[in-house]
Amino acid sequence: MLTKRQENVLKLIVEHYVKLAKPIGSKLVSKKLKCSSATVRNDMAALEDAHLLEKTHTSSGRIPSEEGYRYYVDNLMELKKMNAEDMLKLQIIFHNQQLPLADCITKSLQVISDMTNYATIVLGSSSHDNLLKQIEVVPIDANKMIVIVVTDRGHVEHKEVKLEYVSLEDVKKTVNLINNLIVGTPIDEVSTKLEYEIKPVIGKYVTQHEQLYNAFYNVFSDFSSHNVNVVGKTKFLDQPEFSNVDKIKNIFDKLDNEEVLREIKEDQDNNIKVYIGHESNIDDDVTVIKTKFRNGADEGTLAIVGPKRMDYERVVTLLEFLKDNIEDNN
Amino acid sequence: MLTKRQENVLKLIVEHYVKLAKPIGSKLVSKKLKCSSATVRNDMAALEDAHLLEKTHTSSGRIPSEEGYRYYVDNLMELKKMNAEDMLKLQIIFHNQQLPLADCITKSLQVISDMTNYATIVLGSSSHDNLLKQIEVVPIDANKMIVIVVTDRGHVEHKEVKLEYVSLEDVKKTVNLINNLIVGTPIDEVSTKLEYEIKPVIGKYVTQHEQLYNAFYNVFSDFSSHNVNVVGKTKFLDQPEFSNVDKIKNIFDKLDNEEVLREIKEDQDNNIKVYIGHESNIDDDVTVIKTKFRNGADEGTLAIVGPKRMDYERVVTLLEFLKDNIEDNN
DNA sequence: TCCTAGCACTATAATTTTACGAGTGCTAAC
DNA sequence: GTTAGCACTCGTAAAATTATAGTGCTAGGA
Repeated sequence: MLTKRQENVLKLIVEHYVKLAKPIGSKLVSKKLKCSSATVRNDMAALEDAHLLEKTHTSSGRIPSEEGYRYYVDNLMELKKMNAEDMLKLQIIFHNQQLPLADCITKSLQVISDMTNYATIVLGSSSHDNLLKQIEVVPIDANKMIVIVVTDRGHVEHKEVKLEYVSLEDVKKTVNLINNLIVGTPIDEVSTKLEYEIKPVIGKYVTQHEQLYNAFYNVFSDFSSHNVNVVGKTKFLDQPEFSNVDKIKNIFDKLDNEEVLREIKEDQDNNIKVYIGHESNIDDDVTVIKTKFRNGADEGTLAIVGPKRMDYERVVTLLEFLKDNIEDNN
Repeated sequence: MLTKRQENVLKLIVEHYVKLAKPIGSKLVSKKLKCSSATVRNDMAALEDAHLLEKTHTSSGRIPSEEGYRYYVDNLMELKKMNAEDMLKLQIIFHNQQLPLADCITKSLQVISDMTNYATIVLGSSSHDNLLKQIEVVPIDANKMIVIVVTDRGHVEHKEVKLEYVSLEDVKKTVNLINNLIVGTPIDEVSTKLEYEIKPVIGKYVTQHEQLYNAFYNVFSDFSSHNVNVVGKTKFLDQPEFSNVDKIKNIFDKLDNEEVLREIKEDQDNNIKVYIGHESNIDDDVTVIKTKFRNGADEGTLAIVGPKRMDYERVVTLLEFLKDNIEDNN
């Protein structure tokens, strides 16, 4: 169990280290506390025994350990205050009633990335459980057409398709067939439904049925379930802990990797959650702070990704504020 | 005027430097040439006087100067041979008759980026001169709809629009109005045409005309003319000349910057063109190799971006091959 | 006239040496 | 429980040392 003063020492070290990015000595801390550096040193030693602080070498100042950050986030961080400037910048975006929610979110995360110098991520709800709302076909020329697929939640995807010797009429018939028989099916199941419900009957109505069937089958089997938007990856280049090119490369690779992001998305906790260091599955020096949001049918995950040495208070507050704005957006 | 042997010395230095990334000494060159290192040193001195070679310091080996690379590219490079493996990988993509051209291009550039470890760029033809082919509207719920715009060349864009108290019928009327009056107009001019041809008459047919007019006006005025795809930016992190984080940051910023890419796109030369070092407008250590392509209505620009110390022969050959494949694609 | 062997010379890179200082742990006194 | 004092540690930065890869130049040979 930590004493009140020990907690204060830890808090001060975390907060200073976040700003200065170099080990914090007892003298600096003692200036903020009304006690001598020797006293602080004793507390530091105790905190080190508790694995909350670390030394970079025998006679250096202290830096927070992963557990130290965890303790800070879980017990010490204060979330009451919200930077007025930060708040204003976000409110302007949500005040614009014209803007669809998706655009508000994108813009907000762009703004947050610029304000904080951390990267941000929106993970849209995977379209797996979206239902097919409508398909449209726009013929471009004799053997090229665009197939557009819209889901019930407004997810749109389009694909160019090559056809040969297929009449416009046949295309229209096929589209009608699909719009009549398959609309309302979960996107995931459309391919199989095409196979069992369209394939057997399409021959009756359509001459070049095989080609058309294949074309649509491909459109749906390629339907992308990923809906990921990472903003401000280059912000990592500003942080001293990532001056090493190999580290940067690893982080960029991870952020491009659907697998890693899926893990973040699949966490079912709806509240703000903080993954510190190795918990991030990205890099031991990286922290991910994420939350889910839901507004009617729209749902998804927001995340802010930066160095472990992150301004936790500010980021959590920002994310909380953003989540609330999204969920209250009419 | 260079002697034959001097040209060979320059050629060897460029080619070795491309591989080894460190200054090349006379001894290494003399091994490939049947003459002594002293002779090579004399030639090197002459090449340095001609500003084709540089030293990193008084007693170092030589590296090619920007003019040296230029001389190499313009006079020394041999393009006959094409790596069989490279060729195969690309041919597989174009052999797939099913695949639309745009997908072939994207995949090829992905493959080329992985093969060469350089970044690649496709700059689609700007949609400025595309003609409006069709618009479609899919209502999602009472006050949300998706507007889909398709151009004559198959460019598709969609946007979510918020509406309040607008009847489905009014929406349909507006869509018909646009599809009847404006289809065939260059995308650039749609906004003004909306203003002069739709705005005056829409009131006659549609109740909530103001809201609908504004919605469509916004869709078209936001129509993105940019169609840029940069692949493999992180490849820069593998090159020793870019181990400096600031340099990387600058390059990434430039590659995200439409301005810089527009310059590449706006060069009117249809053939392969090489921008070496400062000519690239990206970084003095970067080279851009670009070409335009055209296949029927589809046109655009391909570029490979890497270090100045680039395998010019291979990249130019690859790009030439790719361009031919695209242009011959039925 | 062109080529080459030989040698003195030079800048860098790698290694060692030195000096300094920020910060610690411990002890003893308050 | 707190603090002043002091010896000690380690890392960083600067200075000195060494090794080496490569040059330019000269003089002799084809």
